[in-house]
Amino acid sequence: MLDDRKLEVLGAVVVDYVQSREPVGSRALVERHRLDVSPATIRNDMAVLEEDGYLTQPHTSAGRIPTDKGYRLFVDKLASIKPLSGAERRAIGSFMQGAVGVDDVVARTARLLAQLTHQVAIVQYPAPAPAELRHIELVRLTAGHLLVIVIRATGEVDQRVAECPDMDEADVAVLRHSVNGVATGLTPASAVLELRRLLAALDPAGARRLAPVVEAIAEIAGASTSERVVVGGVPNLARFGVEYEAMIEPLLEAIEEQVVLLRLLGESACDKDGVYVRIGAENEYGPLRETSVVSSVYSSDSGPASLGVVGPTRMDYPSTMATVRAVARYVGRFLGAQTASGGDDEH
Amino acid sequence: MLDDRKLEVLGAVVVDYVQSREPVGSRALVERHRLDVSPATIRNDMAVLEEDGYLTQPHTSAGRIPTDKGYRLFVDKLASIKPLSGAERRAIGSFMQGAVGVDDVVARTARLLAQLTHQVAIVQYPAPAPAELRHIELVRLTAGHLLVIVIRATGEVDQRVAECPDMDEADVAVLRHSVNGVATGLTPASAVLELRRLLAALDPAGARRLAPVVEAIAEIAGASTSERVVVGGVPNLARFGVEYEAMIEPLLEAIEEQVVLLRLLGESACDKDGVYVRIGAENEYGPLRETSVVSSVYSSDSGPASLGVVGPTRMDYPSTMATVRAVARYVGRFLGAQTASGGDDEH
DNA sequence: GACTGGCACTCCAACCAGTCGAGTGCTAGA
DNA sequence: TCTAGCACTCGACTGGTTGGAGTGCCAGTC
Repeated sequence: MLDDRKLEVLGAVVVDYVQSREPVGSRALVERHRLDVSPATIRNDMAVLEEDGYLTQPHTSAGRIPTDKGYRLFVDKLASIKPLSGAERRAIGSFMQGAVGVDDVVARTARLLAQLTHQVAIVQYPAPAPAELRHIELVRLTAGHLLVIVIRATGEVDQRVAECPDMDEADVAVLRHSVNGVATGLTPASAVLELRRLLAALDPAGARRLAPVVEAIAEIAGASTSERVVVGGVPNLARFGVEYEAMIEPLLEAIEEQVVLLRLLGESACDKDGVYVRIGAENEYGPLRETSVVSSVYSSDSGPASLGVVGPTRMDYPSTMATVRAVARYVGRFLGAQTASGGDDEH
Repeated sequence: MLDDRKLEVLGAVVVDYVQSREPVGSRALVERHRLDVSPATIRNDMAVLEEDGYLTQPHTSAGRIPTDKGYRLFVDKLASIKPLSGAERRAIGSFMQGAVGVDDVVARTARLLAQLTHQVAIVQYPAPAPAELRHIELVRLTAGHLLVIVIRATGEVDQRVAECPDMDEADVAVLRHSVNGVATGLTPASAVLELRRLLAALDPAGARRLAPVVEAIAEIAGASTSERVVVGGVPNLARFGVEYEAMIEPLLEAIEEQVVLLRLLGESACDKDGVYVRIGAENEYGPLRETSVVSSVYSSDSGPASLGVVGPTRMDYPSTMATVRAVARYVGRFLGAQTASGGDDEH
């Protein structure tokens, strides 16, 4: 069983190791942490912690380093989320100052997170607002392809290519006019409904032209969660340290394959004050088994989306968690919605 | 003076070093390259080449490696651009098959280049076509900000935020209607002209509202060269090798700061068969002084744009150059314009 | 004059042994 | 239950040795 002191020892090992990047021994521990016992006692405690899988030794007669399980316990039981420093709070404010529009906010957030945490930041776009459609534009790309561009009242723009029977410019103009006549001003959902009704009333030739367009609009309308992410601070990963060198290729792969990032952020159930931490092998994308993900959920007026950072398992969890949480809340406020939880990072 | 054999030796050193990544000595050279002279002769040649700055030694009694100057001579005088293999030609075809729209073509090109060269690929977007404007949408973002969205007949979409005096939705609708009435169907240039004329005829209050919008449209229209690039194959840079480890952070920085990439591609005067090579310190962005850039220009129907790859100075120039050239031509054909030079990569 | 064979020299990489010190595990005692 | 002490382990570092790859140079040959 783990008594209080053993937990304290684990915490101290984590803190020291994160700082020094070197296995930490019993003597150094008592010296740096005012534990009022002798090194030998600590050794016994560490032996127990190792037996239980919270610590490990790179080799006999070296100090101990935390395992994934050790970090997990640390994060769950021991880490009190540090309040942000004034400088950090100010940085957030000045970074986001004057941000206009979703694109801008998301881009700045990514840079901000990366800069504050010195890690790789990932920000998911908020789901498109269910705001009414402003305009639909059809552009003839090639003989069989029509580009469907949808603009919402919030300024969000979506595109999709529809495969249609060939039409000349005049046909396209007619189509555009009728689509806009029906859909403009409606919410995406009801626009699709109305368009389907129109489709049913059309002669077969007209229907064959319109159908793919309606399909494209339906797809755009149906994408309830955004699948776009923005990444910031990629250069930071060059500084993770030599132990993590093997990680940079997989991580770059993941960044190139944005799908993986979405999956990483995706399951952000929030366990601790709205921050979710996945340590090492806990995140199920194999190649990233030596990195941790700290993420949170922010709310925009069109629903929740995720944001977070990816870094080495040996990271400063308390501050990273604090930063991620603070940024998530700030962005939530910026994008016009209230976060559910209280604002206890504010004092 | 450099006689033929010395040039041959230089070429052989480059080829061997690129392949083996290790300093190459005189004996290995004669063995691998059927030079019908003794190692001692080669040694003399290499001494001269070193004196002239084409080769260098990591330390006495090690083999030689090429300097930037050596690579330069190799590329200029010695490298005959390899014809592509059938597999590569087929890869290009199948990769680009069914690409629709500029976005798609550019994205696929980046991936294709990265995959064929195993390096980091950079593709500049073609300049927006001077095609007529299809639609202009104005969206009220905040009290003082209007988002101006411009759609061209080619399907290209541009956005810009304009700072306007506050308006309600009705005002915006009026504005949108009048802007579209004037500008739709015109080329960007004449649209701006007409809008300025309209502006002059307006009462001061109306002019104050319209002016920033016209300004935004003018900016969009005025951007004659695209400033967007797409990057592919970033994970490849993890495989450049240990000597280039110091390069990955600067390169990632450059990729994050897209401006640097544009500058890298920007000055692609074409010297050899339409491919431009910058070796090591030749490219003026300091931190990249150990990487080479191989770029080319492709032509879209709206003018030329650049594309290329970034890799270690120790790269296989002949095949990289061949690949870059071939892809540039292929993309040029795909985006609807003819390349100026003949198609001698086709045999 | 150009090339070659031979030889002395340099320098790195690898190996080995020895030492040092940090850190552990264990045990006896408070 | 904690502590002090001691023997032990093992990596990091040091210095010396060796082998080999590669050079530079020189005298000799065509």
